[in-house]
Amino acid sequence: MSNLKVYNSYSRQKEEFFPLTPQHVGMYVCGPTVSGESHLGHARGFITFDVIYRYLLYLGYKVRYVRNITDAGHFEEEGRAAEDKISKKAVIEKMEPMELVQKYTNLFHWAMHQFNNLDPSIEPTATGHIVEQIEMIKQIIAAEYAYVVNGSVYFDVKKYAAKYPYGKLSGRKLDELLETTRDLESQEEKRNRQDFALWKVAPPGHIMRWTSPWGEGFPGWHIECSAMSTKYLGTEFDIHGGGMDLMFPHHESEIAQSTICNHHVPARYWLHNNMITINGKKMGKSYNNVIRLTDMFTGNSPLLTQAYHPMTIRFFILQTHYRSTLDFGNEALQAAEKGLKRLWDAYLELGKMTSDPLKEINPQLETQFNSLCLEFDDFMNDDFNTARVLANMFNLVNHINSFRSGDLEKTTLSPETLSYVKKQFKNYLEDVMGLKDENGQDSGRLQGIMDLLIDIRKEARSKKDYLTSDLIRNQLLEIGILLKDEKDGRVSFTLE
RNA sequence: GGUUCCGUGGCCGAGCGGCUAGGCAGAGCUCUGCAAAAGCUUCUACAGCAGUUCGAAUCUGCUCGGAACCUCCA
Repeated sequence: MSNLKVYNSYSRQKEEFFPLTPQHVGMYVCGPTVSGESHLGHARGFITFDVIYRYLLYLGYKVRYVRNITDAGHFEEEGRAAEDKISKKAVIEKMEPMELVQKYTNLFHWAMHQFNNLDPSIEPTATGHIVEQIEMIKQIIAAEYAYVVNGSVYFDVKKYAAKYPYGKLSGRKLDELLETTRDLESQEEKRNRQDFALWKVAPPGHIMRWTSPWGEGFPGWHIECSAMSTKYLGTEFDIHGGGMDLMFPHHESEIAQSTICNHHVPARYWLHNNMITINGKKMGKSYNNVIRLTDMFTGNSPLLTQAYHPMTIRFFILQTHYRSTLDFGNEALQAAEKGLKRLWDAYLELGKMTSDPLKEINPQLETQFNSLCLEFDDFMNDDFNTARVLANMFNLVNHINSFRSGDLEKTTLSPETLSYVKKQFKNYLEDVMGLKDENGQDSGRLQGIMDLLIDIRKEARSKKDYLTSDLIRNQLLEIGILLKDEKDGRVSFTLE
């Protein structure tokens, strides 16, 4: 079996993955800002890193997965109407800031569970780590890479860049930044326009504020992630994840802060997921094209022609490589919905398959099943290529169905192959990709009722009383239960 | 303007030097009381131009088109 290779944004190439401590992985992923509802784009990142987390677990690593909650409110940095996003909205909604934060945190957790994302090992909040952030800022000041102006603290990027490779992650050069950084308000406080805030003085009336050595204020945009990742994963850890749009300036700044405090680039592997686009444009507030997760699940959006199940969305996302953009469209989502259903039905069928000693084993199929399933490992090891794993699974769907009612009826798989295939499907479909039955577990009661109805209908059919049999089937369809007369005489049903 | 990336069949997307990707949709057939499901067969591709190569969707150059970042952003 091949070894895991990941694309490292920092080196811009695929690298073999070696954790700092054998058998252990430390992973930090930038979490949500809980000043509003998450949208489809956010979901992609969290699902991506959930699969990465799951795969690392599958490989046998003990993983500490840290994903923060940004509840302190980032500020329209660089002086742009210096208002705290969270406290501003709190006034509008007439809520306490922490009440608002709680509401959206709960909603976020709910959505993550809908997607079957595993909970991170630690989910630290920014407000809970003000002390650590202040400590870190002190260190940076002591090292003389930050300066205090009127109660605010700024990181001296120019000085940093003279000694360290600032811009390496995002592929930027300081000179270019100097020329292209926009002219924004209250630049005059800073020595150089590309300096970023570590601490901002709180204007009067600003609700979220904390005392600090520099006066009352609030932390800057990037320091929370540096402080919390250091606290829970150490000065150097394995994986840092987030969306590509966070590379600059967020991750670049994290690197600068940690380099000064801890003398390391904080993470060895930087992984970035690409964006979800809609009509080719990134989904985001500024484009006014977001589809909130709650809307996805209910279909309540002019951009949606129907509601989509969380598993459909998850599957839709996993059909693409995480570093490619994914274009949203109803047609594409509907395709995912149908595809997943077919895949899942075949998976259930696979679970029922047994190796029949009376039937002939087809050596060609044996090879095919084995090699296609073996490739799951290689594909995932190749920078988490879930799209190819799914493609291989679909290649087997036809065969699995053929064993039931097609021209493979008279053949069988060897017990070894069958159990291997079942194991691989279970491992990858459920454990690694985190897909689960949309319908949940059918209750025994439903099964009982269905058995009864199916029996009545069978009786009617045997008497050629198609009026009754069709009535049952049609009425069931009305309430979303689809009956299927299988070739072998069985009758199965699926919930729409 | 700077930096980076992308352009694959009706739609979404893998692939990144030689091999059918895959899903959905379309067409035909099989099965079936009729459906549905399923199976089989089948139709549409690699933006354009020029080069490198025995061989290119995959490498190089140019042209056209699109995007991301440089502002808060998954």
